[in-house]
Amino acid sequence: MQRICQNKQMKIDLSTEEKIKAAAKRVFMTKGFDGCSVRDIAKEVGSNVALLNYYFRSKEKLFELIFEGAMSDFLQSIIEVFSSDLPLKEKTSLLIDKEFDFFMEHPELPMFIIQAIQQNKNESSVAPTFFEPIEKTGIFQQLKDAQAKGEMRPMSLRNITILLMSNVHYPFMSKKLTQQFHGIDEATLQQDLLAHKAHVKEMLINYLFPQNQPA
Amino acid sequence: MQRICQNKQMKIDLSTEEKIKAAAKRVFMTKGFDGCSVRDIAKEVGSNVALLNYYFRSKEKLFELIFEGAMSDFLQSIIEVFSSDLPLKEKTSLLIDKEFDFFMEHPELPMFIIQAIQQNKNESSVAPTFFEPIEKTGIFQQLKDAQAKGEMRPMSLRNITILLMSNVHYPFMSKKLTQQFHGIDEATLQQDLLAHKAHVKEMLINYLFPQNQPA
DNA sequence: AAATAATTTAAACACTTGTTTAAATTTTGG
DNA sequence: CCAAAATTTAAACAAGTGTTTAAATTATTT
Repeated sequence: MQRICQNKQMKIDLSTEEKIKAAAKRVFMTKGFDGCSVRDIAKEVGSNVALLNYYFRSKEKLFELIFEGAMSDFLQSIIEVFSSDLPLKEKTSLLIDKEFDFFMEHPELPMFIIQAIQQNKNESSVAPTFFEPIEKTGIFQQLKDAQAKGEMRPMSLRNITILLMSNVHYPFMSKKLTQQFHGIDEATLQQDLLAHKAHVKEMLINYLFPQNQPA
Repeated sequence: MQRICQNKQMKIDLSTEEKIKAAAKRVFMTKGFDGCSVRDIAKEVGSNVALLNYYFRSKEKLFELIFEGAMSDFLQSIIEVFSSDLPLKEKTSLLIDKEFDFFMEHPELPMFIIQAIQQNKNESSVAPTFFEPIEKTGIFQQLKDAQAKGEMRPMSLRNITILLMSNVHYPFMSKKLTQQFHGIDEATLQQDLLAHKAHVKEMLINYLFPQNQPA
């Protein structure tokens, strides 16, 4: 008599459910949805395949849960910066810093997110759940104001986003490629990423907030 | 009596082999190696599954062929620019232009390459076949010279590479994500990419080749 | 035109896939 | 402690996987 564990948890030991989620996250992150089987995940957990379906109904449902968690983590790291009480220039600088630090600890995340969205079977957009919390921080208004005051280069929100994400996300997505191309080890790459962060910060800040040439 | 088509082609009609390669390229590019079956490809070709193995021995071998072709195409677009007789600054500007134009027509390529390298089963490095032809253009020496003369910002080749690839590759890898996030159609995104190209060119050139502040 | 080789096909192979069933085990509540 | 519920398991399911076999078809050569 199997029952799916719904919202109403009647004194269920969550450790198993959480163990599966953790294992699934590890496997999905490294191998992708198509690149792994439910047995791979079960092996990672150290137990039976049927257990995954007992707790999460299907591989797809489990994946969606992991994906939403990942997106939430990512979103949270952004919100923290945007909610701070700083001028836009400092917020931007801080954002780059925090994002880099975050991805240093979760380097598979950018690739995972893009891949998941790429092969998004359903048509449900992630936009509302993602943009609404950011909107609430007032960052978009702050951006408009800064551009109106001439403090920030006039360019669309979309182009700003692409510029920022390119420089912050890509380096982590291309880790293996970079290592292979240049024949370097993980430690060396780590140093390169730190150097890259410094470059990106200077370059982007200078570009987005051009100084009206000092006398 | 099946024979694998080797180098020695005895008046074989190549159209079938090429048709399979073209179909496989389309399918692999959009769905990835794990995301498709050989029957998907066969369906795209419009013929039997066994034909793929007849011509290419295995799904993996076929994929490697497609991958190498893609890398070759990509490499070629770079070599062309580097081989030109221009100052480094102009070469860099031209490179960004050409790369953007190239990816405008092959937007799946950056993602395809990174994914393929990411889940590279074997340990064989792509570095030599990739770097050697670039080395031969003399671009690395030109770079050293420019840095020695103070024309170019002193930073490692690796960091320059990451910076360039981030800004040129990522926008195409994140097409679907950008569309979903901002709720825009293909045409709008295309315009954004053109705008992004202009931004990237100005930003990178200014950063990599800083002007000793004019009087 | 006949024989030989090359190409294409349908069918089967062994194996893996996600999921389900039903039985076994553990935990819980009275 | 014992029945009822929750959890975990082994086994099976049908469908899909990459690959191979052998027969059928087409093209080539003499």
